[in-house]
Amino acid sequence: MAKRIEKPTETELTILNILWDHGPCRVREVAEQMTKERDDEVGYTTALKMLQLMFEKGLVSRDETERSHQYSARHPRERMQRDVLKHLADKIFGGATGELALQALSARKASPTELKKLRSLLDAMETKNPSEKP
Amino acid sequence: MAKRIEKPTETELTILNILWDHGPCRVREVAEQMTKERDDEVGYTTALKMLQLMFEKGLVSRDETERSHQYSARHPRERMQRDVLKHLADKIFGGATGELALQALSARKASPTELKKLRSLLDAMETKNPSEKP
DNA sequence: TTGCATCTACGAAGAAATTCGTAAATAGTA
DNA sequence: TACTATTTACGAATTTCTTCGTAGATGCAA
Repeated sequence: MAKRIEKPTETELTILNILWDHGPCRVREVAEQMTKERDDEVGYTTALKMLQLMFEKGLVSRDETERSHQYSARHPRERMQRDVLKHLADKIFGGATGELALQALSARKASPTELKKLRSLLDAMETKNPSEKP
Repeated sequence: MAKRIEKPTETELTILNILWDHGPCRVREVAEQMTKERDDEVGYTTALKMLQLMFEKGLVSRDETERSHQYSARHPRERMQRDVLKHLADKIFGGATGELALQALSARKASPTELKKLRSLLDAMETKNPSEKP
């Protein structure tokens, strides 16, 4: 069974996003991006410390061949998204991801492309596991 | 515009769930439920303090007509769910709730009933806002 | 080689969230 | 009335998360 991923905190998620968007980053880049995303300066050593902790938690990996290490997200974005969603589903949807999806769509208008993809996914699921006779 | 709801912490969400599931509760009931949900005893005053803080934050309301106050969730479950989902969408889905819904469905199998409801919702959305010509 | 810029490591301060102990109030009951 | 149960209020201890300062290492340029 896949090992459980340490659940990221809010700030950790922010950093993971930066790594997913930009690919492997050095501390400086992460600190700059964090500063850009808030209205507020994030110190170099702050970013460093976060990345070191995340490394120990297994949330990121790092390449130490160069003096300034390069950090990368350890898991692909989609996997983390699903883990977080599962956690949230258990937390306030009684585990029901379908209900969660429903509320997500009600919460904010999705793009036509996304709606189309959703429909395809529903079709695929229904083919595989028909819920009832027509 | 609707006032922004204070974003609940994890423990606060746990408590809100109890209130949504059971309706108005006294401190004792909340403490008991919390204890049941973890493997670990939650002290009476701990539950009390949490509820008092949540009351100040506006997350719960309370009825003080009896000596032992009754606490209720201030907002309906669905509204809170949507708020949390919007926050999560912004945090790790670039704001795309459609993408979020998609991942939710991939994360864990949804029930046939939920799938049906989702399909209806998609139909309704498409009727209202046709994405492209057939 | 010396000096400067930049890096990592690390401890600890600061802030936020959670847990709990104690005091004072109140209701019920012997 | 006096005793006991239970409750609220509240301060403070504890834990977790975030931020930062400082020390020491390393590479580069004059």
